[in-house]
Formats: sequence, structure tokens, C-alpha cells
Amino acid sequence: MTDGTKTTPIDRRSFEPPYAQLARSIRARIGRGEYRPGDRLPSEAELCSAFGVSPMTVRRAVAELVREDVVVTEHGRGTFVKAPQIATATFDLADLMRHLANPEIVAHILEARIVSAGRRAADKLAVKEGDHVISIKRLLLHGEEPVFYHSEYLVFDPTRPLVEAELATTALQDLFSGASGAGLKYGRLTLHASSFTEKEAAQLGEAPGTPAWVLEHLFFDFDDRPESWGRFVGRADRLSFTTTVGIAEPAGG
Amino acid sequence: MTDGTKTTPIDRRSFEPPYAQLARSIRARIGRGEYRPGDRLPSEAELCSAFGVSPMTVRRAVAELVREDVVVTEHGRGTFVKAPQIATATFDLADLMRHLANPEIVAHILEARIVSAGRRAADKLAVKEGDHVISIKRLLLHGEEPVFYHSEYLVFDPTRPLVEAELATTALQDLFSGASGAGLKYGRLTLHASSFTEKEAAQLGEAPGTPAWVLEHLFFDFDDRPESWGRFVGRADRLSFTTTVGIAEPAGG
DNA sequence: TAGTGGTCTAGACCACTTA
DNA sequence: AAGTGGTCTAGACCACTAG
Repeated sequence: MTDGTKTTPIDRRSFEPPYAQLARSIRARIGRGEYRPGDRLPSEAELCSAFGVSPMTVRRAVAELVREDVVVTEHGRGTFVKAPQIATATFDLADLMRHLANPEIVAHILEARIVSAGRRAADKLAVKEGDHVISIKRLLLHGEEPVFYHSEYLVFDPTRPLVEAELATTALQDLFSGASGAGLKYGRLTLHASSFTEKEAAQLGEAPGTPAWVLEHLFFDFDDRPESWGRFVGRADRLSFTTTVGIAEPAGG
Repeated sequence: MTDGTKTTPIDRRSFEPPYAQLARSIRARIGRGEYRPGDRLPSEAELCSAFGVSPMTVRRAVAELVREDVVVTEHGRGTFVKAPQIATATFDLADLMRHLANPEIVAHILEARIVSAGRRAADKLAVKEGDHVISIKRLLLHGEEPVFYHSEYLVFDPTRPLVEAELATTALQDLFSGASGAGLKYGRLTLHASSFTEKEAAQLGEAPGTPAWVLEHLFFDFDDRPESWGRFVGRADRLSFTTTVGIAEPAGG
């Protein structure tokens, strides 16, 4: 560094690769406040000579910090430390998964039959209202206690293999990890804050109007045709989504 | 490729760098179903010779697809196409930002004064119950219409510069982009599905019990001390979070 | 013009998997 | 042993920014 502050050297015998050590070292200096929001980091050339690594290695370390939203690079000017921002936070369904991946939770099929598509299902699945679709209702149980209600509609097409796979999916893990999705190209997920309908409340043994999460999913095949549409519904107060912006871990390294 | 299928060659005069062209090309092949979930991609060496680029360039392209959760690499085995997974979806606050970054929306300060910390605020801010803290209440208005209510508590410490910066923050943009956060190291954000309290409902002109989003935020300084704790509250039915898993865009390239 | 990040090359060595 | 991804080197040229 140009300021003469000691830098932790790279340990080439470590299991941790140099780019990761370097990223951790810079992250720690920011975390200790040695570089403050708005400050410019040493240039890549300086970092190269300070740590004795090649440019590509430095770039990889910096790229990692950029992904973490801890610094921002400006072409021709330098790399600058960012203040933690609410705006760029992301929440991931891992929180939901921790909740549901519990092996004690099982998916119980309440109903699986052919029905006439209602207006909304027909719209989502790009079929005509009244056309046959497959309806599957599941209850996700933790022991005796229902925790999520799942309602799903599948396009009724004997030439498509999705249905069998879906019906076989009683293990919740598969439902989420896409085991039945080998014929699917992409899906759109929407997270709503809502409250239980009468029907949902009855299934879950809750009061209608209780705050609820709704995770809606719509999957498409490789011809961009909708294949399935459904929603998970569960009590709001048992689940929240948490994330961190800025440098989460206490300063070290 | 080994199967003899035509590959789009790299255009070196394009504004789009080779690694991006290559990533797009592979993504398109997956999107067209030429590589299906579970299939192995050509090895990096094969991609190098097929596209006439160096190993690092191939790796960067593949790394991009890994980040997108479209493929997974397995050391010593190969790179494999993944089925779209619910489990790995992430939602980002950009949706909320689009909602709030509207220049017509302004933050109106309802109240800013020194109060005694209640139990919850004291706990979050690591002060004693009854200690002085600064309370700020804001109403986020779209024209005449209130859309979000914001309640925030700041540690009362004249040696800390945060307070002035926070009070000056009437522009909502700053509140989110961390303009007042130059002295902050990190923050924890939590997203709840909930419903309006009496007080919130009154402020927003809604009925108590209406479904609502709550975005809670807790920020720490460079000594890992809590600095501010607060929450945004808004109607649930005006906002949802959407994301995509798998290959979103129609096949091309 | 000098300094910065952005990209790429053409190899190298290693660790892991499979046969 | 052969093939795969994981990492790194030591440069190169370019585009952008600033004085």
C-alpha cells in the first residue's frame, strides 16, 4: 500500500486460494474502517505489487467485493468503497427452505383430479376457460401440524410428462429442487404479503384474514408454453426474510 | 462442439466482449433445449477450440452461467445444466425501489424528537430501557396519498454524526442509497408480512389489520455498535416481489 | 499524458473423478 | 492414466478519466 500500513501477506501454502485471501484482507480493512465509504482503494497495479500476485488474481478479488456490493469500480478513476445500501439488498428463499427442508415436514396430497380451468388458471396457463386442467392440492405437515398449503394447476396434455413426475412428488425437497423440472425452461416466482382466504384458513386451521405469505410460481417449458401454476400459502408470523448489506462479519484478518 | 452442431462464432469487432458472447451462446443453446437439464456441457478445452478463445475467457463465461444458476460445475466431472429451481430464487428490493424511487414521492417528517427508549428499541440499539434516543417518524407521500410509513430510532450520542445527516434526509432516494451511511459498516434487513397496527393504519388512512409489508432495518457503525433501527410499513396489495429462475428470455443467438 | 480499470492470451500446475 | 474443472502467471492492448 502507499500509506505504509502493514498488509497481511498471501500464504501460498494455505488451503484458501490467494484471490480469497486478498478479498478477505481488503474486506477486513474496510470493516476496520481503514478504508471508509467514498475512499479509493489502491489501484490494481499497487495491489499486485503489495501482495505479490498477478493482475488477474487482483481482479478476481476485487470482482468478489463488487459482487458483495462493498466496493464499486469506476473505469478510469479507481475502485471506491460503498456505504451500505438498503436499495441493493436481496432476499433469498433459503430462509424459506430452512423452514421447509426440515425432514420432519412431509407433503400430503389432499386432492389430485381433473377440473375445468377457472378464469385465473386459464389465463395463467394460456388455455381456454373451462378447458381441462389438473388440480393438485397439498398440505405441508410438520408432524400433525399443517404449516403450508399448496395449490397447483397443471396443463392437461397426455403428451407432456410433467404430470406423473408432479404426482410422485410427495417429498417436499423434490418440489423445490426441481426434480420434476427436467422439462422446464424457466419459472417466474412472485412473493406476496396477503392473508388467508376462507378455504386456506380452513385447511390450515387458522382464522381467515390472518397475515400470510404467498409464493406464486409459474413454470414454462422449452417452447415457452406455461406448464404449471400454483401457490404456497403459510402463516406470516412464522417466517421472515433476512439479509445483510455492507460488511457483516466482525473485522478480522 | 463434438456433436457437429453449428456454433455462432465469436465476433471480435462487436461491442459485446467475447466472454459475454460465449455465455449468451451457451445460454441460448440451453434455452432452445439443445442442452437439457442434466446434460453435460462440452468441456472447457472443447469450448476453447470450438470458439477460438483462451481458457480464461471460457471460464469467465461459464462462471457467469453458474452465477445465474443455469449450470453447475463439478470438479473432475464436468459442467451440467440445471433444472430451474424454486429453492435458489432471490428477490431484490429493486422492486420496492421502482415503487419508491418515483420522484413524485417525497418523505415528509411527521415528528423528530428525543424520547425514552421503549423495551424493543432499547434492546435493538443496545441501550438501557428509558435511555434517551431520537425518534423520527416519516410519511412517504405520493402526491396527497400516503404510501409508506417510516418509523426510526437513532442512538442519542452527540459525538456521532448520524443524526444531522438523517434529519436532512427528506429525499427518499438518499434514505435508500445510503447517503447518510458514510459512518455505517453494515446493516441487517428483515422483510415481514404483517398487518397495520392501529397507529400505522391511522397515519396511512387505512383500516387496522389490512395486510402490509414491513421492512425492518438495523444499522451498525464501525465499532459494531447499533446506530439506527426502524421500519417501513406499506400496504401489501400495492407491491410484490418477482424473480425468475432458469432462462428467462426467449431463445435467441 | 499518465493512471485507471476492462479484457484477453497461452500457457502452467494442481485436485478431483472415473475407468 | 486420462479427462475435468480450479487457480495462477506475466505479460498485452484497449477505453476511459483526469490534469
